[in-house]
This record gives sequence, C-alpha cells and structure tokens, in this order.
Amino acid sequence: MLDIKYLRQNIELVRKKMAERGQAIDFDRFIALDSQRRDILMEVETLRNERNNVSKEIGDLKKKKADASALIAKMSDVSAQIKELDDRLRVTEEDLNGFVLTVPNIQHDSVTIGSSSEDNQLIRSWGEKPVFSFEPKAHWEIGENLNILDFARGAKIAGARFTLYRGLGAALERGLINFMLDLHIVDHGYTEVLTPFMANRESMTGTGQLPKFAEDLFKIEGMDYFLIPTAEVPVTNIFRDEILEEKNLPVYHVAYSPCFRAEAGSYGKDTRGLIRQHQFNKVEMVKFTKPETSYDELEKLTANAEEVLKKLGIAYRTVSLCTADLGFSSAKTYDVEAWMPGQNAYREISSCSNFEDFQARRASIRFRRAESGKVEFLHTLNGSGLAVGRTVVAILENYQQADGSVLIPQALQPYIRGIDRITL
RNA sequence: GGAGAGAUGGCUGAGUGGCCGAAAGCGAUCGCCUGCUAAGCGAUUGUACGCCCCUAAAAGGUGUACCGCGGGUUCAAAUCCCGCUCUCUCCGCCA
Repeated sequence: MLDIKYLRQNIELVRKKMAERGQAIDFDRFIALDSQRRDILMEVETLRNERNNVSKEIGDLKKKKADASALIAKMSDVSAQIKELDDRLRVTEEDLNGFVLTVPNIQHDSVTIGSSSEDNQLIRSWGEKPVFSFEPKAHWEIGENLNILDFARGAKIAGARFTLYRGLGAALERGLINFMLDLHIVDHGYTEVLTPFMANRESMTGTGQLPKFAEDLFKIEGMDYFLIPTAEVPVTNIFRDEILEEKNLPVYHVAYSPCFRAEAGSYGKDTRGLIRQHQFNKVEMVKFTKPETSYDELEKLTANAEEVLKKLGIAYRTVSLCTADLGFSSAKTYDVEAWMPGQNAYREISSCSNFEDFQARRASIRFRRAESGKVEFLHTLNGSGLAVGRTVVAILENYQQADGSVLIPQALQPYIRGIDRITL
C-alpha cells in the first residue's frame, strides 16, 4: 500500500509510474475521496469537540443540581449529527482504503519499462549448459521412466496439477529441502522458522494477496482461512502490527513450506510435469531491513538464491523484471532462471523482490530509530531459495544420462543417503 | 465438545458512567547528587489521523480517536448491554 500522504503530494509522479506499469488507475477518484474524507473529518471533529466540552458542562451542572435539560436536548441533536457524519466518514474511508489497497507498488527507477517478459533485462548468466549425445528428455518422461514421479496417481488422488512422488523421487525432493535450508542457515546466516500453512485474511492483505488476487488462492470453506500460496505470507506477517528495535535489524528468516495456488487463468499452460502445480514445496527467504539498506540486501538475497544453483551445478541466468512482469507488491524483482534442457529454455526457479515499505505499511511493521526514537516503516524483501519442484525438474533434465538414469549432484548426495545416481 | 475465568500503556497492575490517555510500581531516557558503583532526588516516557504555523520537512501549537475487535444504550462509556476473536483453568476426546 502506498502512503496516502505521499500519493496526495506526488499524484502526477504516481500517475506516470502507473502508466509505465500499464495500469489504468482512476486517480481523480482518489483525489475526490481524499478531500471528501478530510471535509467530513473536520466537520465531525469540530462537533465532537463541542460535545466533549458541553458534556463536561452538563456534568458540572448536574453536580450543582442545576437544570441541564436544554443543553442535553441540544447535545442530543449534535450526537445524532455526529452519528450520521461518522457513517459517511466510515463509507468514505472504506472506499479510500479499498482504492489504495488495489494500487500496485511504485517500481524502482532502475526497472525498465516493457510490455512483456521479452523486455526483461539480462543481468548475468552462470554455468555451462550440458551437452548431450542424445535428445534430452523432458522431466516428466524421465520421472515416469524411473518410476519416481507419478502424475496419473497424483491426478487420481486429488486432480490435475497434483503429483505423487515415489522412492528416490520423494527422497530427492525431501533432500533438496534440507540441503537448501542448511545452506541458508549455516552459510548465509538465516534463522529457520516453520509456520502455519494457512493464514487469515489480515495476513493475506498484509502481503498483498488480498483483496485483489483472491481468485489465485484456495480458501477453506466456512472459515476465514486461506492456504498459503508462499511462505512469504506467514513469515512476513510474523511482525504484523509490531514495532521492532533498530538494533535487531536486519532480520533474516528462512522457511520451508508447501505452497498452494489455484492457478486460475493458466489453463493450457505448462499442463505437463512439475512446473505448474496446485501444490508445490518451496524454501523461502524473507528479510526485514532498514530502508537505507534494502537494495544492498536485495543483491545479497539474490546471490543467496543463485548459490543454490551453483552448488548444484545448474546453469542459470538472472533477469531484472520489466514493468510488465513486475508483481503487484514489488518495487524491483530479480528472477533467477535455471536452464532446463528438456524444454530447451530457461525457467523461473526463484523470484527475489524488494517491496520497500509497501507490505510494511499494509501490515503495519515498523521499527524505532535508536538515535531519534522515531518510528518508521521498515522494508521487506523475499526470494525463493528455491522452488523445490522446479529444482527437481532442473536436476532430472540437466543430469539425465543416455541410459535413462540421473546423476545426483555431489553437494546433494549427503542429503539422499549418499546415493549418486537414480536408476530404475 | 462441556464448564468457568480473563484481555487496560514497553512490562506488572488499579480503575464508583463525567475530574481517565488513563493511578501506582517496574523498566527506559535525560538531569541532579556522588571519589567510582549502588542507592537517592527531579523531569520525561504511546500511536494514528486532521488543522494551524512553515517554501517544504522537522520542531512547535491545537483538536479528534484509540483501554482485545465490532455494534448498542447515554448529553457523556475503559466502566453498562449484545455479538465476535484470542488467552488461561478444569472435564471429555484425540496425533
């Protein structure tokens, strides 16, 4: 959520920024609501002030056993007016709030303006794409041949976009989770957290999934709970409505969680394999930082995600998302894309974002400056480290052998009982 | 699932419808005192949103709201009434 005061004072800049993001937003409505709110507020506060003063007088009169009935009658009218104005104020504030909650974040000045993912800016690439003496297979074929991925059974149990892992497939997924967690905890200094996998409406609003993107979420029927689409939601909301001490920043958290996404509107896209699932596992890094360090922290966060792929020996490239691809809450996002030979393409495996104070303002996460004692919003960042299912895809496709077996990268072997190869 | 108790500032904890943004204590900050430390003394000690002042911000002045959340009664609600959420205790059930 943008700062209303900032919005009021920089309306033309915000107009321009939103136009660059391809957002058609009716800021005139905002201006009208905003001034309407202030008009009502001034009026109602004046009346309240009168009521407070006169009520005191009434109290004094009653103490002296004097007649206060004229004043009481007058205040009765004033109270009725206040009630009416309060109702109007509430409606106006709800409208205003509803409006501000649907305005995306302002992109950082370094973000390029674009119209599609074609316009994302290449930042760097790493690693060698493997060369095969045979036609590399897609992971779904490799996984089914090795009997470690069972898409038909997954669909039987739950439906399309659910997968059953078996044997070393399950072990690979589980080993990757622990490998990634240990790397971020031990080498990168993150604190592990394990959260609820459902979150309430306030939390979903805090990180920006609601109110605008309800159709992407699974909701628990009859209760105001949602399955989390990413650990970003519970981990960022750890400090919702809290004021942290400056000396405790930055906070680095890493969490494993399953992620649940309705994937509405993605029919026909990535229908085969593990790329786009209703449920997948992810290791997520979340940072709470001071405003002045958040962009340095974004670089480090992205490097932490890339490190996983380096350790696994998988080629990748890192792109800075252009305005067309940038997520609703993000000011700047780097996507790390792993090379996937079976698809002859780089595919997103991590997304690292700086939200600046956008989520912090929604979720009211603040910190107190040690020097001045002033309270201000902190900055939140997060990034996948990594999407586990897609990492399985990358391993299967990059390390597939002519005989159909798959080698396990050395760094990962301790996490799957020392096994160095998956064979039938 | 059944029965009961509770929710007040950074923390503990008072609070008879009006003098309660809220006692007291603790903690914290600043100052005094002191050879140093401790003790003692004094002052300060929330957040949000308006308005005034100001080129702007800050500071300052002023107003309003906030005692778990949402309604209601009343001239006036931390206080009375209703609903909800959460916490705790006991019983039952359960991984």
